[in-house]
Amino acid sequence: MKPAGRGTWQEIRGIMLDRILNQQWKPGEPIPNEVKLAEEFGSARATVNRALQSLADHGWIDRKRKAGSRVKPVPERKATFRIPVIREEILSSGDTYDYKLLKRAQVPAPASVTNALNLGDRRDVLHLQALHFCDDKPYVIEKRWINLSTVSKALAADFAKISANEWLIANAPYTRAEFTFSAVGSDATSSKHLKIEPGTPVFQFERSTWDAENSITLAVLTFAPGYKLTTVSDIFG
Amino acid sequence: MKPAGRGTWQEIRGIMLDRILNQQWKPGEPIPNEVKLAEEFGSARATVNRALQSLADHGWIDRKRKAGSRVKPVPERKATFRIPVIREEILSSGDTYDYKLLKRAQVPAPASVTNALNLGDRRDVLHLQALHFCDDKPYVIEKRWINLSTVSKALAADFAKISANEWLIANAPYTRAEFTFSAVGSDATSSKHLKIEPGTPVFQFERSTWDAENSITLAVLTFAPGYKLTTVSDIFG
DNA sequence: GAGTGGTCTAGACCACGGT
DNA sequence: CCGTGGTCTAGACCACTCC
Repeated sequence: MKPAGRGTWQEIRGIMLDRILNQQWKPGEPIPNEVKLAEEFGSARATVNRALQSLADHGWIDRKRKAGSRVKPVPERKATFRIPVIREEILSSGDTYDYKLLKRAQVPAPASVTNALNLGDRRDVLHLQALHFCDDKPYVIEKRWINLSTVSKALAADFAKISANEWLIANAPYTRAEFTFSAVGSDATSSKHLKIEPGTPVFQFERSTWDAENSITLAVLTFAPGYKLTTVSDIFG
Repeated sequence: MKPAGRGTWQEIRGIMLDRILNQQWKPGEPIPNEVKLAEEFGSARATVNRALQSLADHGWIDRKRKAGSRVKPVPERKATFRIPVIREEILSSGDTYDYKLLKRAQVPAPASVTNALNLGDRRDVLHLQALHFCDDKPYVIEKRWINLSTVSKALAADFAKISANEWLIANAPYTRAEFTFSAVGSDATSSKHLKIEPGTPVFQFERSTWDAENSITLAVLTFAPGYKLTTVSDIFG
C-alpha cells in the first residue's frame, strides 16, 4: 500500500490552476494556507510551496505573509521574447547572413543619447552604423552608441569583422537592459540602406544596456518592412 | 560557533553569477556538480539546486542530467512584457478612459481569421470593432473576432458596456496565446477613427488566444502614432 | 503577538541520458 | 551501467506583516 502522497509539484500546481480557472477558487478570494493544502494533497509543505510559488511567478495569485494567498482579480498575463542575436536568428532559419560596417566615429554624444545613457558631461561616445543582410537583402540597420567611459576597450575592437552586439556580449556583459518597441516612418539613412521610400512604416527596436549604474550602449535597430516579432506563451510561459 | 552554511540560495546564485560574468567559469565550460558546490558553500544540495535552477531559468546555464551544468556560450537574454488591460493601463497613469463600441456583427470569418484561429469550416464568428480613448483622444482601435463555437455565450454579452477583452477574461480564460508586434501603415478604418492620414506608421499588436486546442479570439490592436512599448529587464527579470 | 509564507537541512529515491 | 540533476519528505527556524 502506497502512502497518499503521490503528487509532483507540477501536478499539484495543475490541480490548483484548475480550481482557479473554473472559479472553484474565486478571483480576489483567499485560498487555504500551505499546511492545509499539504494535508489535502498528502504531500510535504515544501512541495505545495513550490507549486504556489510557480502560480505566483506566473501571475495567477498574490502571496503575502500572514495575509495568505489570494487569486488575482485579473490574471496578470505576460509575454516573453527571446532577444535574438541577429546573426544567429538568420542562420538558424537557414538563410545566409552578411554584415557590413557603414560608419565608425568617435563623436560627442547627441542629446538623445546623452539622455538615454545618462552620460552627464562625459560626452565621448563611439558611434557605429551597420547593416545586416538576410539572403543578401538588407534586413536591419543598426545605429549604435557605445559609452567609452565604461567600455574604453571598444576603441580597439575591429567592428568591421565582428558586430558590436557580439563584441559587447563577450566583453561587456550587462546586468540591466531597457527595451522599447515602436513603429516609425523610415528616416533618410534607413531608407537609403534598406532601399525603401522615406516614411515607409518600419519596426524599431531600441535597447540600452547597463552594468549596475554604468551605461554601456544604446542600440537602435530599424527593420526592413514586414518584420514581425512573435511569441507563443503557454500558460506557464 | 556557527556552522559554515550561511548562504541563502540567492546569495549563492549571486556568487555563481559573478563567476560567470568575470569568466572564472567560462562560456561553454562545465561547472562543478551540485554535491561539490554544496560542499564548497557549506549548504544543502537543495539550496544549491535552487540557485542553479534560477540561473538556468534566466538563460545563464544549461543543465542536463548526467552531462552536468555548463555556462551558455551566449547568454540568452529575454524581455518580458506585461500584457496590459487597456482600461487599467490608462487609468493607472492618471488619465481618463473611455470606450466606444463601433460595430458588432455575426459574420462568416474572413480567410485570415479562419486561418489564425484554425476555424476549419465552422465559420461563424462575432466581429467587433471598438475604440478606446485616453483623455478623450483616440488611443487604440480594436478589431476582434470571437470564435462562437468555443464561446457561444458571447452573443449574449453587451459589448457596448464592457470591452470584449474584459468580458473574455472573466468568461473565457485562455491557456495559450500568440502575440505578434509589427509596424504597419494605418488602413482606412483606423485612419478615420484615429484621425490620422492613411499610411501613417502605427504600432500593431495582434493576439490570438486558445483554451487547449480551441481557439477563442483574435484581436488586432492598432495604436495611435507615438505609442511605444517599453520594458526594463533586470539581470533576473 | 501570532499566523503565514520563505527558506534551509539531511536524507532519500527517481528519471534521464551519456558511455 | 551509473553519474547527474529533479524532486519529495519531515522537520526546523526565520521574517514579514496584519491585528
